Amino acid sequence: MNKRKRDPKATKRALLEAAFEEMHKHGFQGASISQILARTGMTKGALFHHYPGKLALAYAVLDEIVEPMIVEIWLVPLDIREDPIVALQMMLQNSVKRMTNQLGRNALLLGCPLNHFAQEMSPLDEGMRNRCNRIFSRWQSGIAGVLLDGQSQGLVRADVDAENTAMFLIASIEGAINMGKQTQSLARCLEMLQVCGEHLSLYLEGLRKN
Amino acid sequence: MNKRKRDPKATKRALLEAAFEEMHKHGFQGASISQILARTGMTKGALFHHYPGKLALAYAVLDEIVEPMIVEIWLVPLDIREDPIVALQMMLQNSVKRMTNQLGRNALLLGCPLNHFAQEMSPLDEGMRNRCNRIFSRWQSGIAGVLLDGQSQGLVRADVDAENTAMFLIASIEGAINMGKQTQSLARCLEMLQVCGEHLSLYLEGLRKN
DNA sequence: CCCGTTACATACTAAGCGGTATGAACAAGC
DNA sequence: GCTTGTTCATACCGCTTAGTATGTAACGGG
Repeated sequence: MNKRKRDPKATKRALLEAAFEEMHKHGFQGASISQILARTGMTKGALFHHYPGKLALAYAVLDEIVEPMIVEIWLVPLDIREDPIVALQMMLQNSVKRMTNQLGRNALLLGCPLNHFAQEMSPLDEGMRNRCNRIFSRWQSGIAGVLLDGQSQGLVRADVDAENTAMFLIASIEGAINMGKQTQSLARCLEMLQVCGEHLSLYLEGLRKN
Repeated sequence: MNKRKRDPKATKRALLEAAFEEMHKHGFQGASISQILARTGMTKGALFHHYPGKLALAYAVLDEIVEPMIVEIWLVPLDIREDPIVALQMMLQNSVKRMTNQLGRNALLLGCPLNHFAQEMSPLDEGMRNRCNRIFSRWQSGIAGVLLDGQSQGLVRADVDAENTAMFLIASIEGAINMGKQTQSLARCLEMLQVCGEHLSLYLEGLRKN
């Protein structure tokens, strides 16, 4: 009985996901409406009925796909009662698995979609920039919260600036993903992520009190 | 007597620089030939006389502008006889000044052009990817060389893997620049670079032998 | 001074882009 | 069952794009 000839919500979602994949690969400017449509089998009538334009489509991609994805990969794993520093180290360790779970195995080499949007569009469109900024802030708050918890538990050095440290961590994580993407080789990408993860884990160890 | 009506070398260089600026801001795909030409006052005849196409133009931008720029900003400052770790820390400290010198004050918020090219084009064009890869490798070798020197002088811990550490440093540096770019605010960008620089300096300190 | 080459400018083309207008088929409410 | 609004498909539009063909003016060598 699922043979309804129309399912607008599913249609809209399919368009959104196709737009995400296309923009993840080609960037916002490089992504073409026609390709997005070809990917879904839909036509322009459908797309422009659900979304007023390409920019609005990208906004929806950020709001409804990228942000939940960031949360799932980087914030959910912090939700454990555990030594905060160990939690962050485990977050790093499991990040590759979580990324491939979210993106699919072949899309790992396309890098972080949030970073892609941010890098391409921050200087060009305010709406895009604000959205990326909001997601990064949420991410940073999540990590900073863990560090603050650690400080109140006496497990993290008191002189650590939680927000700044969280920002540095995110910057380094994104940098590592970028370096991996740049190789366009799964093996080398995984190796780079591994190496950077170890370095950051060591860095995190240095935040521990005594 | 400099009023020669034609100066092909200067013309070619002007086109190259305009292409760099346009691509730095809009990316390769987003950069338009017409805009590049408008920036120089030249016309298509000139551009397609000197370069066979947009892609070749981008290759030339990478080879003749981006690579020397990376060398100037990140490798030249390593050429001092100094404690290697101090040299790297000074490299970080002076990087903002060197970047603004190379890019101009307003272009700091456009981020690292190498990273921009790499992120946008690595999955899309092999020639671009190879060039970016080569530049990154050169950068990495430069830093690794300093670390190796430090090890042979007994100033850097022997268990430090020079190449991996250099890679991690570059990833984190690029990540920091990306985070700064994302804000599109000079003040916040400078603050982020400062913060990440301090964190990395501290990390570098941890590489010192005893 | 002349001549061949280099270095451009101008005008044009084909293709792809985002977006729109129109209309038809479906779905839901009465 | 009829009607009304929703959900799409099709055809089209104006614009921009990278790239080309052609023509001309400047330059350099003899």
